[in-house]
Amino acid sequence: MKRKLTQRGRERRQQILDQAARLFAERGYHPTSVAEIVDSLGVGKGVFYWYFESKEDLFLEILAFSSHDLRRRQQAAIGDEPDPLRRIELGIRASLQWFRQHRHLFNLSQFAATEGRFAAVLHQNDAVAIDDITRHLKEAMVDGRIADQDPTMLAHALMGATRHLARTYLYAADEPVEVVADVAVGFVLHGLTGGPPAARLNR
Amino acid sequence: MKRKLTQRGRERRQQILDQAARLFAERGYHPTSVAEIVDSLGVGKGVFYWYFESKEDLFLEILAFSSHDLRRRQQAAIGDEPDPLRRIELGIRASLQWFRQHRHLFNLSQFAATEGRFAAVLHQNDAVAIDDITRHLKEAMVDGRIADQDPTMLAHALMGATRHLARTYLYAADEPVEVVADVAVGFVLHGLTGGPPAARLNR
Amino acid sequence: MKRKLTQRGRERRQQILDQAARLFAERGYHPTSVAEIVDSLGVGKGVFYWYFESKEDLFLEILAFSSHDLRRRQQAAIGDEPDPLRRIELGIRASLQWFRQHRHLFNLSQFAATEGRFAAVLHQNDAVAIDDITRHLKEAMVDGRIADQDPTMLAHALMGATRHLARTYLYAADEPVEVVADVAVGFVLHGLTGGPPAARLNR
Amino acid sequence: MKRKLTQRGRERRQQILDQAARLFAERGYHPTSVAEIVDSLGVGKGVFYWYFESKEDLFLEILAFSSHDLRRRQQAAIGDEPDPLRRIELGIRASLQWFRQHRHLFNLSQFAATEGRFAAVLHQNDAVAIDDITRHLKEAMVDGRIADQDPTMLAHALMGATRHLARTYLYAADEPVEVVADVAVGFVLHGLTGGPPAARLNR
DNA sequence: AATGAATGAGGATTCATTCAT
DNA sequence: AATGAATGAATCCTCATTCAT
Repeated sequence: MKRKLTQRGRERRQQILDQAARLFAERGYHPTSVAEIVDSLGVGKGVFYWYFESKEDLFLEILAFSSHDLRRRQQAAIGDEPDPLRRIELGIRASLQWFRQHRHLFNLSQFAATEGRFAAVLHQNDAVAIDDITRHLKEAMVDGRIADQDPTMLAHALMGATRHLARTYLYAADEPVEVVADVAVGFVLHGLTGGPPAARLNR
Repeated sequence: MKRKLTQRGRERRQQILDQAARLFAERGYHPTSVAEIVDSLGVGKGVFYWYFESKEDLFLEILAFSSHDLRRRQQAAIGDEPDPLRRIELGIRASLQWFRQHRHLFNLSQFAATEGRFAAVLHQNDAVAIDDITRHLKEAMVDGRIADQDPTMLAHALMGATRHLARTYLYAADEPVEVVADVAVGFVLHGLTGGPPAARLNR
Repeated sequence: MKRKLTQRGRERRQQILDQAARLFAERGYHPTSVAEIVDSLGVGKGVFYWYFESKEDLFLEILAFSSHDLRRRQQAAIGDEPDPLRRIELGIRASLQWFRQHRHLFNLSQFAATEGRFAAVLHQNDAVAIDDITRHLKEAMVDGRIADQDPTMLAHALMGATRHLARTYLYAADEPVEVVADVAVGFVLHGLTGGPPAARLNR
Repeated sequence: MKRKLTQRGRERRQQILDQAARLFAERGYHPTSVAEIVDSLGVGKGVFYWYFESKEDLFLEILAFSSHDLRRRQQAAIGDEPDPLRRIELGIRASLQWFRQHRHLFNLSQFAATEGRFAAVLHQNDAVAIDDITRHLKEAMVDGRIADQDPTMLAHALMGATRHLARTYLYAADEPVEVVADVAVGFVLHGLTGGPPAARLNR
């Protein structure tokens, strides 16, 4: 494949990508047919196969794009903040903002995890994020800010809490991002029994 | 539907249920055909439809069964423990044990969340679990054991962290349950920065 | 097949016959499954095949029964009436009464005409009726009561008019039998332009 | 559905329509599978569903087409004939000619009457024809040409006689149209006992 | 006589993909 | 680049019939 695309071609391609992401998210990957995608764009079926190898290929690309985009957002938010725990907080807040804006992508990665051929890519993507977090955690451990434990496991716990909150309150419900972010950060840093919540609210 | 089943019938039914759960988990719901299910059991296609209305119906039943079974396990573990935080800990540990034994069911609920017709049931099931946890949290708040916050949000955070750890370490990897449970409980109760990990380890 | 049936056996058999006729009439032959027939009777599937060779066999029997029953009714009504035209009138009136009582059987013969394997039987049955009518007509021609024409064609015309009226007014609508019978007899004897309708009404 | 079809597309569509009508008529609607239709045309299965929503949809379309086509033929034959009885005669003769040419469609409407989902359309179609006839009859009554009676019932009687003759002599047998038409017209206008047949024959 | 269970061919329909234009 | 048309394997499901008990 790998076509050289004109400007117009690139736009069309993106158009398909977006529309497909929306439909996959709404109805699921399998229940969404290529026909529906192209019909909803008012174009012929050939267009799809001009820009993409296959339905699977398209899905993979959506997956790749979203994980890159999320990471870009996180890194922009973190900048060169020196405090590792603060970096984690910034990362969480940035993630939640991104999740809010791309709430429909939730379903996609959720689904991707359930089928072998997609799960692989997904885990690779996640590994990058976990790696980032793990680095911050190690630094914080060295600084004595958090107790010595398996930092990767902590990273997973953190990510699980954040994502589930996002999924529940930004996707299913419609809570303001800040409220969710405060809870997430508070919980991640101090757990259920940790420090005074008041301390957590001064953003 | 609603057939009167003989002993043999009930066994066959369960057999299909189990096999289907396994296959759905392994390959995904859509990629697993009814034909594959019955073939792998060495029975005719009609057998499937003798016991189940449809593929969808079967899946729904698997979903229902697993959420009930998990809850039963949690409640058995909690017993009449008076301390609400301890109840939460016991719940987490019990869940992780159940997850270990039924690791293949992970994918099923993961998938279920991505398609409207299944998501509904799933959320209903989850609501029950969240409710249980929320009750414990409220009690702990009344006791002043944890700071005043939206207990439902906390419940979600807790559940997210636990499930993600389970998914990662009990399903993808093969960590001993106790290790994962210790991290989970520690993280949930104290967050990243909370009390000394030593305190957490005395099960 | 040809089983020797006990009294109870004969009743069961008739029960199936009746129920099947009703269901076939209501929903059509093909859309009615053997399962539906036995389920609606609350018996197992084996019962059906105990009494009938096959679904097709059952249908054929219903067909045969109804044509015999109708003929019996016609002959009873005609008795030994000497006037051939009067015999025709009596036959029409008797038929309409029978049709009213067995309106559901309309669909069955209607359907039977459309599939080769059933059409044969149907035509044989019809041939008997046409034969009866033809005999009356010939006699009337000999008497000079009706003009010389192909009596069999007339018989078909007569039968067509009568059946269609029956179908329309006794099955779809719910007209009193006598009203329909008067119109039918009048039309058959005199056509559109024939003698004064008053003359037709003295039953 | 509602596709924009190219010339080629329209031809293919008609081809399927024709072939299906033939097969349905020959073997019956249910016993004819979509596979048989497409195989007999030497095309893939998908073609069918490119042009028709479903087998049912196709059948409905055949039904609609034939009733329209028959009516067109009747109206063309009647033209602006002022005499209402003559109009009826012309209508009968035109119908019989159409029936001869489309004898295979007999079975289709016959069958359609026996299943709820099709019966509705059929009755609607018939209602139009009955309406036409009823109008002529009313006019003839006003003119005193036929006795006062329910004109709609007469219309049904007339239609029943004509159709049954057609079915019997143009489909099952192979009588010349004119012969059947003469009998039909004679019977309809004068019944069994009506005016001299000689009068009827001078077309 | 009767039941629940099982069979498996067959049927309608879908859909990713390819092709001719 | 793009379209309508076509393919045909695959899918879910139905159902007449048979079987073991």
